[in-house]
Amino acid sequence: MTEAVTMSNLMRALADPTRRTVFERVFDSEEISVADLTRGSGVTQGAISQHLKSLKQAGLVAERAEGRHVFYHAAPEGLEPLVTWMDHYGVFWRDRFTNLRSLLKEIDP
Amino acid sequence: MTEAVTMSNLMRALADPTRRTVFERVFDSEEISVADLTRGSGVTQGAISQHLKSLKQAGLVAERAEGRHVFYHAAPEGLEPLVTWMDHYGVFWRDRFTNLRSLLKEIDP
DNA sequence: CTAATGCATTAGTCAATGCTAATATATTTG
DNA sequence: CAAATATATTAGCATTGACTAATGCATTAG
Repeated sequence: MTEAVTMSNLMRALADPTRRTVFERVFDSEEISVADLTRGSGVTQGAISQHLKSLKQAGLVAERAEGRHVFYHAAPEGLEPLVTWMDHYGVFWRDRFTNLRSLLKEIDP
Repeated sequence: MTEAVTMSNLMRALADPTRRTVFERVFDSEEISVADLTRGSGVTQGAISQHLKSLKQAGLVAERAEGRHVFYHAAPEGLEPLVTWMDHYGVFWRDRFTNLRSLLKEIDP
């Protein structure tokens, strides 16, 4: 059941477009403050804080407080439950075998 | 924007536990009728039909009508947009390199 | 033909969700 | 210290979402 709960948290967190955009912006930055995330988001700072709370609970972001700032960074490991879930449906390797070869060479030439 | 809409459809479809269970049951069966899906689902037949509609719009299932029955089957290709989205976050290959080698041997021994 | 079956759709209800505006809590600055 | 800044939290509102019960529409069975 824990797995299902986790998946629901994750999927619900990612289902909202605004929140997904927040996650993408956090990921694309090394670190980013709430104010910076608010800028150009189209919603208020309060809303951004709420989205960050959801993302944090889903394990997708983490924070680092510094003075009156709070810097967020991505935690893409939080996507693992989703990967595991999808793995069951064999969608990972389908149509990806060509990439596999070049990737392997890259790792172990 | 189409991409975002697709992603939202997909994520929203998979966010609900009941609907996710429906998808899993459809996937695990070659084909399955609405009545069979309703059985043991804990919700009414109407609810199941609604979930199937969502899943269909998300591209995760397809149907085949036969007489008064409608048989559903999974369309796991519908998960591709999710795979593509996650690919951007590098979660696929992380911790999967060991599997990679054996998989490659399997493909091209 | 009539009754029964399988499924989809609709209206209505209740809970959950995303948002704003306002406020509370720190922290920094002058 | 007082004003300003950065973030979190709260209450309230409008919207969405999942569900049931009821109904409609085909199709098959008796």
